[in-house]
Amino acid sequence: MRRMTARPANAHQARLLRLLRDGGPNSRAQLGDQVDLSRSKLAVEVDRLLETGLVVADGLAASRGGRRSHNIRLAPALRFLGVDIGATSVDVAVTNAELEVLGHINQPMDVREGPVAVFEQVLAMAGKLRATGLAEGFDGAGIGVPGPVRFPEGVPVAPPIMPGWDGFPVREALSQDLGCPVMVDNDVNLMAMGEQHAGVARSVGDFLCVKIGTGIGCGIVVGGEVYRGTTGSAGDIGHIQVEPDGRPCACGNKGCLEAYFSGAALARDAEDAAHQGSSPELCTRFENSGSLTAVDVAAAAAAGDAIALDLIRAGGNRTGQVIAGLVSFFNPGLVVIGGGVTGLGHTLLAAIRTQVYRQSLPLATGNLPIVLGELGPTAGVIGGARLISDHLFSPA
Amino acid sequence: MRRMTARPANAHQARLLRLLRDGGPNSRAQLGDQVDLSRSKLAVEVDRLLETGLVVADGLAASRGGRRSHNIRLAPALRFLGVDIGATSVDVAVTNAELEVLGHINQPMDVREGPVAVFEQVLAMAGKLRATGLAEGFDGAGIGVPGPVRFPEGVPVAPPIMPGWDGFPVREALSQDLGCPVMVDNDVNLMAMGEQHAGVARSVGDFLCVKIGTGIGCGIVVGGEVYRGTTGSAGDIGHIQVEPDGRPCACGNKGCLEAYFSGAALARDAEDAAHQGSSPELCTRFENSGSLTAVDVAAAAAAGDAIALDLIRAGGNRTGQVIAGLVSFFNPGLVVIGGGVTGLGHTLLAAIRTQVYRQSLPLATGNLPIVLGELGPTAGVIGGARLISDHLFSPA
DNA sequence: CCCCCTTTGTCCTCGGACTGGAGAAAGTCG
DNA sequence: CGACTTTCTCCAGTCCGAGGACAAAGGGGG
Repeated sequence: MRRMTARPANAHQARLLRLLRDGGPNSRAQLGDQVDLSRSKLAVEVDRLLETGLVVADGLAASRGGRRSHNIRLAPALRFLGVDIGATSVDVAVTNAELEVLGHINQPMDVREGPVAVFEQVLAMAGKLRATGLAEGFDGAGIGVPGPVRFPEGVPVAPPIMPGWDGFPVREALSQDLGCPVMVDNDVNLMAMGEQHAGVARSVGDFLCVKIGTGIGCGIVVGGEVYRGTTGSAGDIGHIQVEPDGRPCACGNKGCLEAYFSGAALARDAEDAAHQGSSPELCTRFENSGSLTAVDVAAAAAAGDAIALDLIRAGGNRTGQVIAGLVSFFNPGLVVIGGGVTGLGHTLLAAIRTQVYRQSLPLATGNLPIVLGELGPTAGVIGGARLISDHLFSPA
Repeated sequence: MRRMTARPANAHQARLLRLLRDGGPNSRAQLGDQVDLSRSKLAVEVDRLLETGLVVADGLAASRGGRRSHNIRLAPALRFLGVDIGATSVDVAVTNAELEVLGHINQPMDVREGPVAVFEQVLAMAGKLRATGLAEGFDGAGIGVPGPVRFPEGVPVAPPIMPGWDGFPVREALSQDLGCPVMVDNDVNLMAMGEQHAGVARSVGDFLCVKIGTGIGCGIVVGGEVYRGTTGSAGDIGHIQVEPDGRPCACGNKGCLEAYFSGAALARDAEDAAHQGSSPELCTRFENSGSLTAVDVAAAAAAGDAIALDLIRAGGNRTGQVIAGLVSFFNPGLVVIGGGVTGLGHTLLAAIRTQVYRQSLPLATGNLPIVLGELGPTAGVIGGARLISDHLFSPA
């Protein structure tokens, strides 16, 4: 099947496409209410979009008291691919043009195997999704990688946990392999975009999205747009120092937040606790599997294990300390907590909240919700679809 | 004299006005090179601007090889007022439409005397500037106050060091008294805008501007625009915690940056040192005047006093620690240090640099200049003029 | 000093785009 | 079944901007 090549010819068409993406099928009249164009102009632009095949007619809308309007929707055959590459697993999902997830696969995978191996697997996963009949091809793909990205080129730069990825032309390579436009971004930014599109951050202009997984990162949204910084490393809060002369960190410094709280640090602390025998719950789990991960800690905490709860609380305090500083600095309208450790749930959230509300100034915290992400593992892939759709639904 | 009431009628005119403001007098042809409008369209818009009186013809431009072009400039009678209200003094300056400072007055003043008393003095100072013949009236004024501001309304909110100012309708009151449009912002944001317009931050899109004075604040510029946060308190970094359970701070918390380094904290530390007799330099200064300020510390340091230097270094380290975190988070293209303590100069700068370059990740610091502000006390007033001119030079 | 080239400014016409009204089509409701 | 509403299409009038033609102004070489 030939895929979409058309792009909106002007800002009006782009606007209409985004309205249809975010609001679903809509009647011409309703569109008219939202865009402040004359009826004639609107009709012309809609007709042109219909010609390009980007949108299609979709029956009659419900009456608003008079003649019924014809519905318009984005072409139902449009498919976006969202790819979220984590440190230890990969998520791939297909969405329609309204960014609804039609199919979603997760597979374990070590990012350190390098870009070639990872993309082989990603392509296989995409092929599997296509084979289910969900898609005949892809009109665009958005990829998230766990490290800084030079956004315009779509190339990872100096990613600490991804040796072998530095400078790899992700965008170009995947664009070739998939045969469609591709955009690449940091995985945390994708999560932020996902929560903004379909999660808790709808209708918030300025917010932070803290992702606690193998590492810790923070998506920054300013005026509805992701802020990436001068070199694409904005939001890299995992290596903010929380303890002068503290624990050595993989980055070479001491006392970084990540050295105290992250998937890896938590696992190590848990194993230490297991060795010392202070936590029976963790002990048995360790003996069963020979190692421990954040998931074990979450399970132990859920079972009421005091040591596990303490570990989570301590990490939450440290994270909260950093977030408190960021809140004072950035004065966001919302803070979203997400990532692999959301399993730690409300114990973690409570610790973070306590710390932030105590340390930041009342003016900044007065009306500041701090909440868990709503979308879990789909945030990243939805964000990927959103990223590429934003790109495609903008004037060429 | 009737003052300017005209405003640009559309985005093109606004664009032209800003080009003339930032680039000075310009020929029609040069303007044409910058704006991507057809000659006819450009001529029409320029003619309209001439009609409104916002710009005037200004003789002939140098030849570029053919017929000489007519120069265009902003009306030379336009005057903006920049007001920078600090905790202990007020700066007032007049600028022309190109934001060049024509006259500048500084007077000591305690902001705690309240808005009415302060504005009485500001009006007197403005009157004095007018009396010198520099201005026959003002076409707009930009005011900076040392605390958070609800920007759209121009009203201070919950300013910790300005009791009595909370909710005072600064914008409205001053607009009445001066008879011209007024915009109000945080003093740190004004400093950032000043350095952006005429100082070290020209041509940098994303930067931070740290002002160390009575308090510590940070102006945040994203994509050339000042970011103010959800409630206008963005950049309030003085109360970020640098020492768990540390010194009590005026804000009620413990271990805030401001409790360790700021005009007030530095003065107190210096007096302590004088009492203990460890610093002869500070001792004699204390005996002379009965108290010490940051200026004394700067002088003592300049004279080579070891204790004074240590105080500055310690403060710089603490500040650098905070800035390092912000750099990791925000990934700016430039960090500007300014405010009253710039007298502490390179000792301070060196301490901050050391800390930032050591603690932040290479990708963020690799190409990151950390410099002192170029404009000193004029940064704020130029920023004020810039603020109001941005407002007036935008479509009505 | 003259002629030719370049640059700038003005005028004018043509084409395209947009507005808004008229009226037809399609429904709702009493 | 008729009056009213809403939607959609068509059309003419209008406005705006692009870009060519040409005049004005200056530079520089011969």
